[in-house]
Amino acid sequence: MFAQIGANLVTIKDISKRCGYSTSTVSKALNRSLEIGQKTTAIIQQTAMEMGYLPNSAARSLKTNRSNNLGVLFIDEMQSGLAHEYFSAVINSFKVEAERLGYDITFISHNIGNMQMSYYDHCKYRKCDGVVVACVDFNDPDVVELVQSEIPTITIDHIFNDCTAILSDNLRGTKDLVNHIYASGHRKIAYIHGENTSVTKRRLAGFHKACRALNLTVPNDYIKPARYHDPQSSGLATRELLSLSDPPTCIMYPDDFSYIGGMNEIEKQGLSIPEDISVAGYDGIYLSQVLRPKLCTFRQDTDALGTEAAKNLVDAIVDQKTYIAKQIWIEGQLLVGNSVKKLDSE
Amino acid sequence: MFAQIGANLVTIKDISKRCGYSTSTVSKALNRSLEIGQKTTAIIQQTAMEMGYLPNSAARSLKTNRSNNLGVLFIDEMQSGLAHEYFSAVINSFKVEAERLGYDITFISHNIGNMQMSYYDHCKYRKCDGVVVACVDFNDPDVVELVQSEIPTITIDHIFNDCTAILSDNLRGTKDLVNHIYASGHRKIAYIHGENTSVTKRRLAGFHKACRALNLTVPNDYIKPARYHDPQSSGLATRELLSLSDPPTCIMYPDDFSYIGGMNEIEKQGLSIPEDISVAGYDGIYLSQVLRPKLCTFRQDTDALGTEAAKNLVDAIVDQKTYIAKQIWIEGQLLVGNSVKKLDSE
DNA sequence: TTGTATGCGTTATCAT
DNA sequence: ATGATAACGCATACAA
Repeated sequence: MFAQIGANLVTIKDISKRCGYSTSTVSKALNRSLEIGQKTTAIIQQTAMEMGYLPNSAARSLKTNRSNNLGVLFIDEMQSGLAHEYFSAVINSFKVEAERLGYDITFISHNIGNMQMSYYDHCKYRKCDGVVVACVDFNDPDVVELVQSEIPTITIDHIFNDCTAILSDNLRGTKDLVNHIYASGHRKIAYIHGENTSVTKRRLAGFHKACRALNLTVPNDYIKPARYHDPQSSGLATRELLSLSDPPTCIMYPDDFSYIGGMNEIEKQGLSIPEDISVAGYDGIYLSQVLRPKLCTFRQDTDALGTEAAKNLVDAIVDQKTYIAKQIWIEGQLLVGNSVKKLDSE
Repeated sequence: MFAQIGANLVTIKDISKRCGYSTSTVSKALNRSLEIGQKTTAIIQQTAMEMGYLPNSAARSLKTNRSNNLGVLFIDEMQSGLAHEYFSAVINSFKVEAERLGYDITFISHNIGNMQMSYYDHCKYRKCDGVVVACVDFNDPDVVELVQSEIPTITIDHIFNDCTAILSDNLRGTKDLVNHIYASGHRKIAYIHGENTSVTKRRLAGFHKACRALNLTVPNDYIKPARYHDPQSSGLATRELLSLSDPPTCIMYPDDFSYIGGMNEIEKQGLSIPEDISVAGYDGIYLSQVLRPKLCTFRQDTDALGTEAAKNLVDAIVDQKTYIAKQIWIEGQLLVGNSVKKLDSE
């Protein structure tokens, strides 16, 4: 036995020579084709093992037009990239499941080599068998092009036509939060929301539905725009809310991370949470549960989101012809925390 | 102009037919070879553009043995994966720089397709031009095999022979922390450290050196083992430290994240930070700066770590023959915070 | 059941 | 300056 030195030198041809079968027989045996006799297959497999054979993915991909490679498109507006805890958790479980199913993952971007290319072109260039799209501006024409292409695609937290979507149950989550806050005695609830995306729409809808069901009228002033994952804009919105003549007793934030901006603003004004003002976040990231007071939030099941995304993407790839796009809703969970004060009902 | 439908159909052959030059001329022109006349090159480039030509990376890789693909090996013991804020920040800036330089990144793992393979084999299978290794058990034989292979490799936070390492200045960081804590009047400083890695060794060395320089004797009881990024084990160590007959006045933690375990334990005992006990972390992740009190910690420059790693890896790939392994130290920065109480000097 | 022959798209060698 | 041809490693249609 000699250690392999240098690049992967052992090819099917080498195996063929060594054990006296033709390259096609070897190839078939290696792929466990039933055409080949059991004994022959065993011999060939054994030899391959001994010689340290490794298939050449480029050659295979060239021939079969498949790469066992999944693209991940993941570019948030705030450029937080993988530092975005919620999405990196999703991507991570996606990665784990994808690997379990036998796929590599490659990040899709705009520039590769010396050339600029669209996301779609990048996927074609890398022969990605499928792509998962998360955390992007879904209005970006480049994203639309990719999603509408023939490449199997799965989106996370956004619905496109004819494209399977893995969705966190935002309607339900927001409702649960409002109901909990209401049950704690609050009647003046403000909502700071993120950019105008389908997620935001659903959350806003959930907010308003819940309020209506509770017979709460929400002043327009109580709805403030900000950005996801951006403490600064949420801090600004918080300041505006606090300076209202009739300020809310509880503020809901776009997400846990952006809540930090609100927290800082509230501290700066010498107010304390939750004594003077109650707050709630969204996502249930680790951070939210180690802050003091513990944040009231809605935990999204990032594990399930990523895993389902991988499973369904692979399904879509394998059953390319018969696969039908679905929408898969992933349940979350209210985390009560201590950031919403119990008010005496009036 | 027709929109391309289906997979990437335009090949060099097609361009060749369309503009009347041979495939080899087209190939050369596309690669900006100087053999080809300027005018011809222009025509071919133009035609390629019009036809929406996209090179086939598999074919190219098969022929050239290069992939423009960088492997990322990144598997921490706690299985936090990308949820590990410090490392995912490093990987993220690595990704950004790699893409800028024209490389894709692919995660390396153990299973791909239906086969189990070593990290090294996975890299060969994917023809990775180089690999960055971070956040793994560097004693794992599989990791060693990879690092010692002919594939250009860069490690983060660990030194191997003949392998460029990008290193956070752990010696300096720990020293700075100790000096700051000492300057705040503390004389009883405990250190909870992570697994026995080269990083830990350097940090421990920094700790002891600083103490010696300050004429502090450190009881053996004050040094406790725990694990990185694992709040639980640090919580346990904290409990032990607090129950000592002569407990420390300040506890240093393996990292900011694991400090959370300590924080919970301290709270559980009804003590308050920093009034009753001072604490310090390591890493300077976002979390550390939004906790109250703000954590005293040492910020590692994740941006620089990732960027340098990518730059150097590409250097190593391009100058494969002449490249010499180096060690690159990245400076960090003390973040004072409010978690170390100012003691009256005695 | 096994072997022969061909081609995937590209680059590289060698002619012209 | 340009073109003909072979070869990278593999999978497959077809022949035996």
